[in-house]
Amino acid sequence: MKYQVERLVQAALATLPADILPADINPTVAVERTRDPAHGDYATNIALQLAKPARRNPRQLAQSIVDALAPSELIDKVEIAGPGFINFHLSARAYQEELARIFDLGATYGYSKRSAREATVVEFVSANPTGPLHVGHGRQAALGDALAALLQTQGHEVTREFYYNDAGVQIQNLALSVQARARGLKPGDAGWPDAAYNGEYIQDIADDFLAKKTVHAMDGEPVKATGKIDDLEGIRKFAVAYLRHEQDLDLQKFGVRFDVYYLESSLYTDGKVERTVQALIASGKTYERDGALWLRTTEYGDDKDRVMRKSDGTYTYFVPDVAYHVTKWERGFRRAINVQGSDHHGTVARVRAGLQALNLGIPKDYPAYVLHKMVRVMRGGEEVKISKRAGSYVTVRDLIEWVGRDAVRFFLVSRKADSEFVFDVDLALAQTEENPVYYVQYAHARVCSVFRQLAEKGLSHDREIGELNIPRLTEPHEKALIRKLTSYPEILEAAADANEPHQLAHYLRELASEFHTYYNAHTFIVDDVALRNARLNLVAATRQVLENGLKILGVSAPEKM
RNA sequence: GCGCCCGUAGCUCAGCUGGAUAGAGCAUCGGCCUUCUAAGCCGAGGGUCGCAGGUUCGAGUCCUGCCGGGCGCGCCA
Repeated sequence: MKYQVERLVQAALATLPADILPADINPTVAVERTRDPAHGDYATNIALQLAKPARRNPRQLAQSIVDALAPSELIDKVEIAGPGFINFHLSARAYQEELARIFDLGATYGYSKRSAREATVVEFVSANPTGPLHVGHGRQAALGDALAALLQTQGHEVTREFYYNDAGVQIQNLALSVQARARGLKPGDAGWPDAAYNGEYIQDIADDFLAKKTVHAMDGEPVKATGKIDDLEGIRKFAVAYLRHEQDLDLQKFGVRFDVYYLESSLYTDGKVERTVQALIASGKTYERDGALWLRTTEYGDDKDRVMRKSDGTYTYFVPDVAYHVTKWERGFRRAINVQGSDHHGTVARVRAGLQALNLGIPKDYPAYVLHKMVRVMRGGEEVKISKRAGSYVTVRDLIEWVGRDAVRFFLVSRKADSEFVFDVDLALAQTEENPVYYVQYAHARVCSVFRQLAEKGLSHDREIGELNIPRLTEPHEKALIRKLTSYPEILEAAADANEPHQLAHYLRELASEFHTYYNAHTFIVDDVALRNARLNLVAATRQVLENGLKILGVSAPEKM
């Protein structure tokens, strides 16, 4: 609907004579939803923006635009308001057609084909396989999965990818930690490694290793423990597989699935790291100093040049990171989005610089980043920093066990990524009725209940397009609900364009609010058949949009609560 | 010290790429269940949008400088 209005205005502008609007002014028309229903459904500030370059009074210019508008059966009334806004009031027919689309498209209502179909990789979680997932990973999982789903609604081909840092020092520390536990040592004991992981889960891994158990990660081969304490390499393989499996279980409970698990170690075994180094040397952007190999990342906006190969001959983490992002480009992903904690923002400039130095035609802003801030967990008025299982942090599994998957996902995705987030367990747990997710789910369950009641009374409603009877819906509550309902596609597009899933969560709360208000103000199952059909169609459409939106956020839409 | 991000009601947060009178939930106070689920609805109070300048028809939104908070500044990952 929005774009139909925009096209009308654009067409009107094109017909204006040059003495009113000089031909060299080529504006893009932006039509927006109005905040106040008194201002109609859509408004444009185009006259205000053109007033200066056209050297005309904005209200007069607005009048000229309005006079030039082609008649449309989608629009009832056009008004000029305030300093020069042009307000559009949509016709009942326009709404009738939009609601019909909801029934026609069902689960795909809100999908768009406007943007170019693009192969997109969304990388998120990407936890090291050295421990259980913490709440920050939970925020990434909720954000990344919802963002991927949003992009899919806009027609993009999306791959959800998990990058495992399964090579390097931290994995060695993991193996040493498990080995120490297998020898009966505990944190603080003499001989306990300095850089060891201290969580209780290390003991679990050691026990299973000694018991010669077999574990396997989602996409990996089964790994059988040798049970030999001196077999550090065997311990390493077993521990990584064990923890990957643990993380798989957490993500499964969270309702998040990945298409690709990319292992950092494979970049070494495939020779991609070595090839990247050679390509960077060939680019002429490297130099040797103090026995190390450096890359001139400062030429691409980084703070300082970065070491690629240390004087001991090994590579820094930076190198496989660049090699990894090269594979994203080579695998055909013309868009890449990384969802990470804001503590990674220091790596943004250097990864992009590394890609630029390779001169592969990769855009300067590739990959894009969605960086999120810390999640603090409050319970009983105090910050929770410790969990038994992980030791020094609260895990995703803790949160799910405390308040349930739906609440965790909705909570974590309902805030802007770059704001710090305080997760109040008591709010989500003890006062479940005050939790926004239940408010939205309740609206869905209520609609389902209405239709159960209808069936019990032996009645049905007619969903045929000609029978939607939307013009019968003249109450302010009904108009408000219709307005909100039909703005859903615009919300999806805006949320996807901005990489901001929280816009959808916010919208669903508003939609539920409009529905609850309507529910309390009017009875739907009335004797007047035409009116009853109209109202039932409206709430059935509401249910469909609630279900669609919740699905994108990974939250269930219950029929009963 | 340098860089990035944040600062909106007592608390947690929105504010739709600069628009019309700054919003919602929680908390507080007052109403609404013989009628489709009260996990709901209606109403009230509560604001120097961190501070000070600037840009313009118009600033919570953009620019500059301060103040406060987070994160990052390694031949760690």
